[in-house]
This record gives sequence, C-alpha cells and structure tokens, in this order.
Amino acid sequence: MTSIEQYKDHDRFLLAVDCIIFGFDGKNLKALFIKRRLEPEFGKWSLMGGFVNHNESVEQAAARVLNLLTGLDNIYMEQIGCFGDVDRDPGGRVVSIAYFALINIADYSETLMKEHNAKWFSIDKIPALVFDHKKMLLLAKERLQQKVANHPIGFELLPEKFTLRQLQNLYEAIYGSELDKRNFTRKILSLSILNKLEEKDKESSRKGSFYFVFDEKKYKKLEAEGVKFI
Amino acid sequence: MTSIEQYKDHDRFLLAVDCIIFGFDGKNLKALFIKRRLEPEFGKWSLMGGFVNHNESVEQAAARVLNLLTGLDNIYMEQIGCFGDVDRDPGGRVVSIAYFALINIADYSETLMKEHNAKWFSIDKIPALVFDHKKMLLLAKERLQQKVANHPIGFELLPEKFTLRQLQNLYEAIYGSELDKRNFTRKILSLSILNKLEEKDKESSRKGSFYFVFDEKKYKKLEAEGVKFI
DNA sequence: ACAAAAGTGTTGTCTGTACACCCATGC
DNA sequence: GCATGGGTGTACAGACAACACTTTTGT
Repeated sequence: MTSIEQYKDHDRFLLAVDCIIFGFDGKNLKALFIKRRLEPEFGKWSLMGGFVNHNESVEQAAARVLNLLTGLDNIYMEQIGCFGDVDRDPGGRVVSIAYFALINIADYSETLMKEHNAKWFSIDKIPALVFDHKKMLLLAKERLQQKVANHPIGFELLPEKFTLRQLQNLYEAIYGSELDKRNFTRKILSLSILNKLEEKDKESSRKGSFYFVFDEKKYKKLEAEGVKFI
Repeated sequence: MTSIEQYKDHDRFLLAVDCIIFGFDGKNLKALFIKRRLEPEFGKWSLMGGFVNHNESVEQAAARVLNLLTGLDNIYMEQIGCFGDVDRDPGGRVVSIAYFALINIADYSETLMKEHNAKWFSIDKIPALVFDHKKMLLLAKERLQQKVANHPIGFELLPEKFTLRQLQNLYEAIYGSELDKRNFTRKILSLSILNKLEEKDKESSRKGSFYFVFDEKKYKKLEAEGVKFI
C-alpha cells in the first residue's frame, strides 16, 4: 500500500493494541496480565498487546492479539480509546489503541496462558503495570460499568447456564457494591430475557438453585426501547 | 526519537485526527465541515482534520487542528475513538482518531472559516461526507447525547449568559425531541448550578426573560454524587 | 434436627410526566 | 387592548429501595 503525493510528507508511527481482558470467577471480577518479555520494562506486569500490521485493521489486530493469548475467537470486544502521549512508552513513540474484552474464565487455553506468563488478578488487587496501562484498565472498568448497566454483555463473562446468584455476584463484582437479592431477582426476571431451565446447580447449596440461560431473541425485541439492567 | 531494538521491525502508519465540531445557533445543533482541498475526494465535504506529528501527542494534534480552523484555544474536546479500517482512506493507509469539540458558535473566526471553506450544517441536514466521516459524526452525536445527560458540557455551546429557553432549545436540539417547559425548568433549577442574573434578554419577547450563568463551583460540589441533567 | 443457601411480597418514597393558566410588556 | 413568549403548581403513575421469613435438602 502506498500513499498518494499529498500524504507523503507526514510522520509515521508504530501502532499498538492493548487488551484489557476481563473474567469472572464466580466471586471476583478479574483482569488478565502478562509478564512483559520485551525491553523496556522487561519482567513487569503488562496488558497483553501487540503491534498493528499494515494488512489488518486495528480491530483485527486486537482480535489477533486476544486469540494469541486465549486461543479464543469471536471474543466480545470493545474499543476504549487511543492513548497517544508522546512519552507514554519509553521504548519509542508508540500510539496504542486499548480494547477491553470479556471472556468466560473457564474457556481460555491453559497452555497459551503459561506460554505467555499470564495471570488473573482481582480487579481490586491489581499489581503495578507498565506505561499507562493502569490508566487503560481504570477507563476499561468504567466503560464496562456503564455498558453493563444497559446492555446484556455481562453474560459474556458467565458460562452458558448460570444461577441468579451467580449473575448477581457478577453485577456486584463489577460495581463493587452489594445488591438486594429480592430486588435484583425481580428486576432481572421482569425483563423476560432469561429462560429458566429445569436443571439445578447442586454445587452451591443442598436445596440447589435453578439454572438460567440468556435468551438473545427475547432481548433483541426489547433492545430498541432501551433496556435498563441495573 | 528512536525505537529500541525490539520495536524496529514493525509497520508504521500515518496517523490523523478528525474533529467533529459542534455548535448551536439558538435553534439547531450544527456541525462544521470543510471542503476538502486534498486528493483524493478533492472538493467533497469533510471533517476538519490533519496529520499527527512526531513531536506532539494525539490530543495535542487535535487541539492544533481545532485551533487552525476556529482560532480558539482551550476548546472542550473529547476523544471518540480510533478508526482503523485498512481501506477507510483510498489515498493510503491512514488511521484516524476522531474527536468531538463543542464551541460557542459566536466565537469562531470568520476569516479562518472562509480560508478553509468551512460551513455549518444542521445536524439533521448533513451532506455526503468523505471516507468514514459520517460514521464518526454519528458516533460523536451519540456520545454527545450520553455525555450531556450527566455532565454540564452543554454550556460550552452557549454564550456565557443564556435564558432557560435557550438552554431548553439546546437540549431539544441535541436529543431531537421536545421537552416540557415546566418540567425542564424545575429539574434544571433544582440542581442549583445556575445563577440567575438581574439582567433580562429582551430580544426574544416583550416581557423579557432572565439570563442565567453556569456556576462551576456549585457544580463541582455535586459532581461526586453523579448529577442527572436530563 | 440443623445448617446453609434458595426463593419469595409488601410498603413507602421518590422521580418522572402530563397538563393549563396568568403575567409582563411593546406595539 | 392585544399578541407574544415568560413563568409557575399539582396530581397521578411507575420505579426504586428497604425490609424478613419460609422452603428445601444433605448431612
């Protein structure tokens, strides 16, 4: 790909993508970090990232990077923004586009995780991070909170079937605050976007609690009207 | 600035910024476009944009571009996101960061506007735009609507002193829907972030209507609690 | 029988919304 | 005196928040 005359004279930049990968272990919201294997900041905790290539869109680059670490395709992913301070990376002028991603924490590839020295951290116990990655993480968390209040993306963090308690735990973890069980149940069921299964989860209690699944079709019908989840 | 060894091998990109500049004429929400003077798409309507230079941050580049067209400094500005499709610009691989900006429509420099062939368009009468600029505009409008519902940035679009009617017209223009005058007045005054002046605007009616000014100090006190404007 | 989590209703408060009339003034 | 926009209050409905006890079942 070459640029035409008028574009020739301008500066060119290294472009990176950095991914904030969120997961949920049933109790805490977690984010995935890797031990950096590049100078500068070798050995420090960092977001998973990579450089954008000429033959791919920025979004494709983010999807590629996500796949590289998790082995997963079709991950839910959302752009957070561009981080373009001159000195953000002491290794050179790199402009980075941050994305956040939501995965079912049970799905990632153990092998790949080990290969990359990756580790999950609870969202309130984040280690020191390189460059401006802390800023990216905080912005990602904010965006997640906003988004999850009006869109059914929380389900991306859960297994296919889940109990109402698990769903409530998830929202509590994302917002860092407790919710009333009765109010939560009433509200989420009133949306009619969950289907109750006959099957019960017997792990969490003697009585057992019913599994639910998210019904995308029912949701689509509501979507236009602007659903409030929380 | 040079990159260290590990960064060397990666592709480099032209980086642009594109600015959606919003204004308000008392009746309609407007956006500013220029007649493009570069190939490709010479002579078509386009957002004001420019290339990022090595010695400036992406944000600084946006501020520079905004100043170039309006003559203004310290413009309210917010990043919308990165547009990085491979073929978004037929002139070459250019990744663009879009920003929206809010200005008091009375403030811009006529001279600079003419120099750049710039023109205001009502938000519901937007001409065909080059590249993905329409997408940028739509996203900008959405973000503006979201932001203005919870943050006092609408005032950036108004003169220092304004009437409640003007403020209501602004919100109506941003949302493209009508509001009830009594409910609007009650709500906005209940926030106690406006100071009523003694002076009246006599332009719009025989009776005249009181001017108000936004009180940033009072707002700052509320901010933490999360204000809802609309 | 008991421990542990699941499941379920009611009430008061607040917020949002719908709606109509008098006021002040310049002409 | 009349036309024009400015300014103001009330009542109803829906949403939200607070709150505690019974059910099931494995041990």
